[in-house]
Amino acid sequence: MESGFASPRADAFPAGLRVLVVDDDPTWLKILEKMLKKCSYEVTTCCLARDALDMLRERKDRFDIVISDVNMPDMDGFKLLEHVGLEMDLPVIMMSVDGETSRVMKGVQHGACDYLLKPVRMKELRNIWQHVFRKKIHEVKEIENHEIHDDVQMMRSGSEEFDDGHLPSGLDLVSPRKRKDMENKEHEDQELSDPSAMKKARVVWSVDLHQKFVNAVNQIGFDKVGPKKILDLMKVPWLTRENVASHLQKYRLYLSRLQKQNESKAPFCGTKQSDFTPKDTPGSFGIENSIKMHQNNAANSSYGYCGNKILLQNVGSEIHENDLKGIISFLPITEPRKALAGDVSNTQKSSNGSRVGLSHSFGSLGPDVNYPTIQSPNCWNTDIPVIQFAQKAKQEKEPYILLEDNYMHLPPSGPQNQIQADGLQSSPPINSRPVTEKGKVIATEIKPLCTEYGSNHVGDISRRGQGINLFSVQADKDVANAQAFGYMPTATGSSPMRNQSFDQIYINNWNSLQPSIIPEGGSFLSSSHEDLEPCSLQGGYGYTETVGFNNEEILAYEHLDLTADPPSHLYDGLRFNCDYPCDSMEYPLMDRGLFIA
DNA sequence: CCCCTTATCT
DNA sequence: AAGATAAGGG
Repeated sequence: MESGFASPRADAFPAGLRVLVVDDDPTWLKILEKMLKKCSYEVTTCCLARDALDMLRERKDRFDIVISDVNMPDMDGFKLLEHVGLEMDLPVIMMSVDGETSRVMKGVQHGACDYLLKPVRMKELRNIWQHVFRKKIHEVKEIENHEIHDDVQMMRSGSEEFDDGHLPSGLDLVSPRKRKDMENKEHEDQELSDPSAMKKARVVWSVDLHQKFVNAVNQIGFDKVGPKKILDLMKVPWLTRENVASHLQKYRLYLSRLQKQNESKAPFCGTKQSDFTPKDTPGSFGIENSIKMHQNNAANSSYGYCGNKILLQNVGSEIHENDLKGIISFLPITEPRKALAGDVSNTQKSSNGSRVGLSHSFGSLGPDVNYPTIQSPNCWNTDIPVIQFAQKAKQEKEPYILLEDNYMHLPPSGPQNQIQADGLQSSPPINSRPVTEKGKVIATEIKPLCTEYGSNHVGDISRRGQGINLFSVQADKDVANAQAFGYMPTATGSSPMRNQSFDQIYINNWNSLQPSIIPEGGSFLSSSHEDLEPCSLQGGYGYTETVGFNNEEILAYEHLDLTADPPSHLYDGLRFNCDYPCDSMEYPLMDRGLFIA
C-alpha cells in the first residue's frame, strides 16, 4: 500500500516529516527551521511565497506539509494557501503574529489545517504531524473501503518491502481492519472529520522506542524521572506525556516485580534458573524456553538504571546509591570482574545469601560481560523480538500504531524465523567462551567491548552498579547490537559476528535511528551505514562529550527567545551529541531490554 | 494550571 | 499484558 507520505522512515513517523516553511522574515525562517529540525522533521525554507509555490509545483510530493506566514510581500499567505489547496493536496498551516479572529477564520476558511500564532511554540510544531497523519488516515480508510485487508496479513505479504528495513513507505501506522460494509461508513467519516472522536491508536513500545525511553530515563537519573522529562529527552514528536507516563508506570511495575523476584530468589540464586523464569505465555514457536533463558541470562548482562546513575555521579551529580530507589538498592555492590561466565554456576552457588549470583554477573560488566547466548536454534533472530508484539497486534482489534520497523520485519512464519535465527546463531560471538549450565544455558563471556573508554566509564559502572534484568526477548537483539557496536571501535578484525550478522543488525538498528541522526541532510536513505558508522563510533561512545548536555540546555533552547537565534553551536551540539543515536550508544550494553515479562 | 502518580479500564 | 484514561494530589 502506497502512502502519500513518503517519508524516508515511515516507521519512525513523524520523524522525517518534510516541512516547507514559508516566511518572508529570514529570522523567523531560521528559528522555525531549527525548531522543526529539533522535532526531527526535514525542513525546507523559503522566503518567497512564489518560490514556495514553484517548489511545490515542481514536485508535489516533495513535502508533507507547508507552514506559511500570512503576511508576505510578494504574495499573500492566503493566496498561497489557496493555490496549494487547489493544486496539491497538502496540509497547510498558517501563522501570523496577530491572532485576530477574522484572520484566523480566513485562514481556516481558505483551507488551512491549522493557524499558529507567533511566537510559535515547540509544542505546536511538534504536533504538526497530526495533520499529515490525519490526511493519511483518510486515504487509508478510503482504500479500505475498496479492499479487504487483514492488517497483519498485509504486513506479512508485503514483508519483502519491509524486511530490509527500508521504507515500507508510508504510514502503516494505522492498521486497517477489515471493513464490514458501508454501514460503518458514516461512522468512519465522522471519525475522520472529527479526530477527537476517533479512537486513538495505541502506541506500541517497540524496542527502539523503549530504548529511547530507557536512555532518557538513564540520562535523567532514576530518582528524578518524570514523564515530561523523559518525553523531552526522547524527542519523539508524536509521543505524548500520557504515553510516556503510562509506559513509565508499567516500567516501574516491571522493575519492582523484578526486584521482588530477585529478592525472593536471590538467596538461592544459581540453584535454579527456572525459578527465575517468568511465566511466559505459551507460544507456538517453541521458543519460549529459549526466551526464558534469555531473560534469565540477560539478567546477567543488563545493567538497568544504575549505570547511568553512576555515570552521573562521576560527573558530579550527587547521587547516592540509595537514591536508586528500590532499583539498585536491593542489589549489593559487587566487586568488578569477580564473576566470569565460567564461574557463573560457581559464584551463584556460593552466593552469600543476598542475590549475589545476580550481582556477580553484573559485576563482571566492565571488562567482562556476560552475554547471553541462545541455544535454541530459532530464537536468535533479529526480528524475533517482535513476536510478542506482533502476535498481539494480530489479535488486536483496534488500530495499532506500528511505529518501528521491527514489526514490519516479522517474518511470515516460524520457519523463516528459524532460518534467520540459524544464520545468526551460527556466527559465534566474539571472544566468547561458552559455558553451559544445567545443560541448558550457554553463558558467553564477552571481552570488553570498548576498552578505551570502557575502563573509565563502563568500568565504573560495573563496579558499583548492579542492574536488573531489563531484558526480555527483545533484549537479545539489542545485546547483539550492542556487541556489534561495541566491537566496532576495537574490532580486531577477527570477529565473525561482524562478518556475518553485524551488517544486518547494524543496519536494522540504525535505520531506526536515522531520523534523529540526519535530521538535516535530507537524504535519509542515501546514508548508508558507512555514513553512519563513524558517527556511531565517535558519537556513540563519546561519553564525555555527550554528558555535558542536559535537559536544561535542551529546554533552554526550546524556550529560546524568538528574537534571538539559538546559539547554533548549542543546537549542533544538541543534535550531534544529544540526539538519540548518540545517547543510545552511551551505554551500549545497558538498558536495552524491554520489560516484557 | 501543570505535572506526577496511582488506580482503573480496555 | 500493555497501553489508555480517570482520578487525586502536590
